[in-house]
Amino acid sequence: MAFAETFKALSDPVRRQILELLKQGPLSAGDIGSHFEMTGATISYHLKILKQADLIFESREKNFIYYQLNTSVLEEIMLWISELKGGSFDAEKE
Amino acid sequence: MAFAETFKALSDPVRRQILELLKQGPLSAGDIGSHFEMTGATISYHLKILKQADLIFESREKNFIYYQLNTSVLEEIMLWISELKGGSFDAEKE
DNA sequence: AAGGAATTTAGATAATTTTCTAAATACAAT
DNA sequence: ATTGTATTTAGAAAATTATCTAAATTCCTT
Repeated sequence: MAFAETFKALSDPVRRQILELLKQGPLSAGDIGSHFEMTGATISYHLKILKQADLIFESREKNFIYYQLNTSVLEEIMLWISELKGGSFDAEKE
Repeated sequence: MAFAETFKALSDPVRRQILELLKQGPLSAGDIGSHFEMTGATISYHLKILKQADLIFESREKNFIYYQLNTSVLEEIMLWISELKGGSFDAEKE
């Protein structure tokens, strides 16, 4: 039931932008930070939230921590939305 | 660009539950409120946010205001998520 | 082992969000 | 017109979230 956490994580524009950056491939925390006007500490905070929501995972290499997208949770969100759309009220479109 | 607003609206569990109630069909503000342990004022606040996010719309009838789901915005969210999933990083699943 | 770079953690503050109570609106029915 | 019901708005308090600075951690390199 990390479901609520996922929606919460997606609700912040900075975090969504981080996900979009990660869409291209893994990035270190520093690389991610360089795209924003924020301290590294704040970026780290957002990364933690994304991690807790299972939207990203990290892999350590040398002195760096690389983050990458974890798409599996996105499926669940899609399913929830999809079921909301496909509800069984009588006035169906067609 | 009410996009951010939509994600924000979806981030609250009460609001998601309201949407799920509305999946069955239109309900008055009072009916919705009866499913929660909150004052009507608070429910009204949540309805306003859902309305601003274009996730619901209202229709007045008699002394009541009925709310119903507006699924069209959900498509956009699905699209965003879907594009996030389908990113062009080399390690594709298959 | 000492120094340095990358990142996180802690603690504080500011900003935003959720909730309440009380008052205001809107409409209906007597 | 008065009263009653449904809902919203206003304003304040409580809770949560985003951000910063400073300190701590971790791992690499010499």
